[in-house]
Amino acid sequence: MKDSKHQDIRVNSDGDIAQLADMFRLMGDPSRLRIILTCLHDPISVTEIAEQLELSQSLVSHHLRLLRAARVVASERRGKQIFYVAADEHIQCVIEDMVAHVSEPSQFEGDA
Amino acid sequence: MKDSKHQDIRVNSDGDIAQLADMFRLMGDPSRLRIILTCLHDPISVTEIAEQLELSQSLVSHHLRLLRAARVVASERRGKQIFYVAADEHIQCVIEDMVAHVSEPSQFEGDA
DNA sequence: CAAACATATGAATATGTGTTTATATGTTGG
DNA sequence: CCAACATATAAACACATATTCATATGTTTG
Repeated sequence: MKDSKHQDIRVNSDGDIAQLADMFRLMGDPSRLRIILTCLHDPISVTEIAEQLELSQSLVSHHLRLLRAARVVASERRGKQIFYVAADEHIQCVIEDMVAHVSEPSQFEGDA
Repeated sequence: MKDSKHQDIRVNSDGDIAQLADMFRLMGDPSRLRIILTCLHDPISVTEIAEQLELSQSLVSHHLRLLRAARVVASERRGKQIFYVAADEHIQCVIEDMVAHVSEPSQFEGDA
């Protein structure tokens, strides 16, 4: 077998599909995506996220709950505040790949 | 500067965020995700996608239109039929990374 | 051209969901 | 324990959108 960068993707069951789709759907909302980007590298408190993004504290909390449930972010308590940070490097990779896709010039205008 | 695998992600404008989120949102629907997976490696006709996934031709066509508009898939005409295939390797990378994330065991149960 | 096949489009509907408002839970310091 | 701060939760609403059904457009062959 060759040492390929791309391993075969096995997504057999409907459960796998649903789980995958859920992840993408979570990242598919602008507010949630901005929240993820805000805590991509360093832990940050709920209030600070809300202030930086100019979103209500309630909304940020709602979204963080969903993101935490899907293990997109992890939470850690520090005194009164709770800090959130992107869970693992896969999230970063996913975003980087997607940025690469979006910022790529459309190679062909002439589509069928 | 160190030769890191992860380049800094610059997503300044709201337009960039919106574009990114749109991509994720598109992949966040189970039907669309299955369609993408079906034409990930090899071009396949609309009818064949519909048959394989047991979706209506109309639904598949609707979804393909969105995917094509976002350059997730590319289309090519061959006689009566139109074949669709995943546009570039970034899409594959994104999915692979996400599979890796989903299939990773939750390292900590003890979240704050 | 007409018939058959392949794909696309439009309208209508049902369901999901992002956001707000108000309130509750939890934590620290005096 | 009480006040103040930080986060979470619940209900309600507005809006987006996935799916279906019907029909149109486009393509090949006789």
